[in-house]
Amino acid sequence: MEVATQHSGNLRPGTYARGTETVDAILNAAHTVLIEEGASAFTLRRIAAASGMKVGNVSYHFPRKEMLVQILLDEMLDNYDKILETRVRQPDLSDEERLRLIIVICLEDISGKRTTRLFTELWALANHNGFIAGRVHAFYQRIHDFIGEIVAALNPALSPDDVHTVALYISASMEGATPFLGFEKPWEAKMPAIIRLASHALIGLAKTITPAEIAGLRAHVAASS
Amino acid sequence: MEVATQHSGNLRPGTYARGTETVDAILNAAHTVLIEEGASAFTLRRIAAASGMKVGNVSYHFPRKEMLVQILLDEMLDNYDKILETRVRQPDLSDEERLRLIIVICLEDISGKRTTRLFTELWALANHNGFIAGRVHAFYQRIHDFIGEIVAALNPALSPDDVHTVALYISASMEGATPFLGFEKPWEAKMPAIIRLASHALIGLAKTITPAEIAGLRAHVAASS
Amino acid sequence: MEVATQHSGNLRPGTYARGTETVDAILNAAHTVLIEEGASAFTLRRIAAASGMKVGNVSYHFPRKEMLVQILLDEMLDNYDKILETRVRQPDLSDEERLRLIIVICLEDISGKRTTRLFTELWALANHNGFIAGRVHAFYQRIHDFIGEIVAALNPALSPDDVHTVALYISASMEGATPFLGFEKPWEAKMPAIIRLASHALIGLAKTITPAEIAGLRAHVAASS
Amino acid sequence: MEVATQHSGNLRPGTYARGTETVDAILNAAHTVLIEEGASAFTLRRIAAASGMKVGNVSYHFPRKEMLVQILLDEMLDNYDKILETRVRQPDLSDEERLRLIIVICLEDISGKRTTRLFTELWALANHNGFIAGRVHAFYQRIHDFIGEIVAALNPALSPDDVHTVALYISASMEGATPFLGFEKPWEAKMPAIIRLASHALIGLAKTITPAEIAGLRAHVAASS
DNA sequence: AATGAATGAGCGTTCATTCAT
DNA sequence: TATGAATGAACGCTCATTCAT
Repeated sequence: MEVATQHSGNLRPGTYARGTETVDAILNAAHTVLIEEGASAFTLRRIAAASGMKVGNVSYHFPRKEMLVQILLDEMLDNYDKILETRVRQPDLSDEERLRLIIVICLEDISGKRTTRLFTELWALANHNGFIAGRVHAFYQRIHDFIGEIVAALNPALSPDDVHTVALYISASMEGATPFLGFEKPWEAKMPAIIRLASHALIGLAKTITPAEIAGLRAHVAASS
Repeated sequence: MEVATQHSGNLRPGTYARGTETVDAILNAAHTVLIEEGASAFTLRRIAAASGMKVGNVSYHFPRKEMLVQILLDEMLDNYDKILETRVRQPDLSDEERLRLIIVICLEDISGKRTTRLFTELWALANHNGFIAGRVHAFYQRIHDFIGEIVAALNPALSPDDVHTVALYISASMEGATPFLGFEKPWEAKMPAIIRLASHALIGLAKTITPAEIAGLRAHVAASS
Repeated sequence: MEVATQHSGNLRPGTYARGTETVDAILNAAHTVLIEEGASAFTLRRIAAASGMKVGNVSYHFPRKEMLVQILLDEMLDNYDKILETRVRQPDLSDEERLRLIIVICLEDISGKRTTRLFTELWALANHNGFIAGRVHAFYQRIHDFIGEIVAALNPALSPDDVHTVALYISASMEGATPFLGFEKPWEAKMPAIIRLASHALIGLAKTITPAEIAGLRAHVAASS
Repeated sequence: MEVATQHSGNLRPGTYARGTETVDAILNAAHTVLIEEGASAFTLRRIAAASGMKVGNVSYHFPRKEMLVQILLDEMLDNYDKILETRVRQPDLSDEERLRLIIVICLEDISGKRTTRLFTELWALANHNGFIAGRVHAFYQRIHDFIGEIVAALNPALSPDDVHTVALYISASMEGATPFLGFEKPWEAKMPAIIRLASHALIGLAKTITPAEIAGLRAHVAASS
C-alpha cells in the first residue's frame, strides 16, 4: 500500500497509449544500458540510441535525467517485489521450507546478469544519491519484513527487534554473494555449493539463535561456565 | 621494497622528493574524491582541484588516467592487506579467537566511511572494467586464503575445496553488510548486534559444518537419522 | 544530383533549411580558416569562431572532425572540376586553342589566393593523411584525363601511355608554379610572362614530342646523327 | 657569401663540444620527425623522444620553438646548396650537359623521401610563416641563379630578365613534379619518363626560346609570316 | 647541461538541457 | 509527439614554455 502511494507520486509522463509505448521503450532501453554498460555509460544518448529514437525525445518525455532514474528505479524494484511475492507465496509450505525457498530464490536471482549488475551499481549510486539510497532502503526493508515473518514463526522466542536483526543478517549474508558469486563473477561456479551452505547455515541460525546470543551475553555465559 | 614488487610493474611516478610529494597529494586527493564524491565525480579536474594543482600537472604525473586508477587501486588494496596482517597476526590466539578477530575487524572496517564507500564503488566498477575486476578478485582471493587457513585448523575434516567454500561464504556474508550496515547506511546502528550474530554464526559454522552438508547430502542424512 | 553521387557516400549533414545553412556556414568558415590561417590553425574552435557559433554545434553537425575534412575536401575539389568544365567546354575551339585555354585557366587560377594556399596545404597534408592523398590523387587524375584528351588529338602518334605521360608533365609543370608564382609568392609578378612561356612551351611540346623521345632514345639518335 | 652572412646571424646555441653534439642530435631528430610524421607532429615532445632526451632539454637549447625551426631550415637548405654545388660543378661539361645534369639531379632528388616530404611541407608552412617564406625564397633564388647562368650561356640572345624568367620556368616545372611523382606519390613510377621528357623539353626551350616569345609577341610574329 | 615539475592554453569530443519546428 | 539545432560546461589529453634543481 505504501509502495503504491509512493509510486503514485511519480506518475509517468504521457497519458495516452502512444506516449506510454515510448516511455516504456525508453525505460527498457535505460534498463538495458545500465545493466549492459554500467552507470558511466548511462547517458541519454545511449539510451536514445538503444531505444531507436533521438536524444531530444528522451528529454521530452523525461525533462530531467533524474526523473528517468527515479521512475526506472521504482519500476525495477517493484518488479523484484512482484517476482518474490509470486514465487514465495505458495500456500502449502512449512515455514522452514518457505525460508529455504527464499534463500534459494534470492541466491539464484543474484546469479543472473540483471541482478548481479543492477544491485552492485545501485549500492554504489546510493552512496551519493539520496533518492536512490531511499528507494534501495525501502526495498530491503520489505525484504527484511518478508524474511522476518518467517523467522518469527520459526523462532517465537525472538523479540520483534531480534527478528529484524536476524532477518537483516540473513539478507545481508545473501546479498554479499553478489560481487563474488554473481554473473561472471570470480567464484560464480561455486554458487550451488554456497546455496547449500547458506540454506543449511541460515535456516539453522533462524531456528536456534537465542535472544541472549544476539544480545552479546556470550562472554558472560562463558565466564559463568 | 616488497611493496614495489607487489605493484606488479606499476611503478609509481615521481623521482624527486617534490615529485613524490605531488604524486602522494594526487593519490590522496583521488582517494578522497572517490570516497567523498563517487565514481562519477572521479575526474582529473576534481582530483586536481582537491590536490591544489592544475589538471596539466596531474596529467604530467599520470599521463593516462588509467595509470592513476591502477596505482591508486593497488595502493589501496595493499594497504588493506597490511592492516589485516598486522592486526590479526598476533601469536597467542587460538584459532577460534583468531577467526572471531577477523570477523570483528572486517565488520568494523566495513563500518568506516572509507571502506563502505570504496568497496561498493569497486564492485560496481568491476562490472565493466577488467583491470579493477582483476585486482578486486586477487584481493578477495587473499582474504579467502587467510580465512581458509583458520577454517582448516578449526575443522580438519574439510577438504581444501570445502575449506575454500566455507571461507568464501564467511567472507561474502561479511561483505554483504557493506551496503546495509556500513557508514551512513540504513541499518548502521545495528552493526554491533550483527557483529555478535555473525561471530556466533560463522564460528559455529566453521567448526561444525561437515563435508556432507556442503555436498548437499543433507536430505539423505536427515532421512537416515 | 550528380554531385551527391560524386560525394561517394559522404552525405552532407543538415536536414532542415536552418541546419543546411549552418552546415554551409561551417564549411565556408572551415574553408576560410584553412586558406587564411593554414592547416595548423584548422581547429574546431577557430572554425566555430569564424562561423559565429559554438564548438558544440560544429561537433553536432560534424561529429568527427574527419567528417568535416572529408566533406569540405570533396566539395572543394568538385568545385574545381565544375569550374574547369564550364570554362573549357566551349564548342568552337581548336584543340590547340583549347589546350592554351586550359593552361591559361590553370595558371590564372593558381594566381588566386584560394588555389595557391589550398593546394600547397593539400600537398603537405597528403603526405600523412591517406584520405586527402586519395582525393588529391583522384582530382589530378581527372585533370590528366582532361588534358590527355587534347594531347591525343594534337599528337595522334602518341600511345595512350605516352599521352598520359605528356599530360602528367604538362599538369605538373603548371602546378609547380603554385609555390613560386602564386598569390603573394615571391615571383607573383612574373606570372604573365610565365603564362606566355608555358603556353608556348607546352603546346609546342604536345604537338611535336615523339614516342621515341619519351622512350629515351635520345642517345641513339644523337649517336646516329 | 651572402648565404654565410645570413647564416652567421643564426649562431647555434651552445659553444663547446658536448652542447654541439646535443644540438646536432636535436636537429637531426627534428629533421626526421618533420619528414616522417609531418608538420602536425612536429612537436618538441616528439623531437625530444626521437633524440633520446627530455622536452626540457630541447627547450633549454632552443628557448623558442621558432629558433629550432629557423636553424633547422637554414641547415637543411644549406645542405641542398652544397649537394647541388658539388654534383654540378664538374669542369669538363658543356653547358647543355650541365643543364641536363641539373635537371636529372633535381628530379632524382625530388624522388627521394626527404625532398618530397620536406618541400611540400615547406611550401605549406611558407603560406603563413614569414621566416620560412623568406628562406625558401632565398633558396630558390640561388637555384634560379644557378640555372640562369647556364641558360644565359646557351641562349645569349636573352636579356638578364628573360634569362631569369626561363630559369624560373625551368625550376618551377621541375618542382611541380614533387607532389605527383615524388616519393610514394601516385605517379612515382613515371618519374624516369618524366625525367626524359623534361630534359628534352627544357633543354630545347632554353636553347630556342626567343625574347619575342617571352614578351608575348607570338601572335604578331605569326600574323606577319 | 640536463631534467623533473608545473602551468595555462588549447585540442577534439561528449554531456544534459533548451528550444523552434 | 518527435526531432533537428544549439548551447555551455566538462571531459581526458597534449602543447610550448618556465623554473628549480
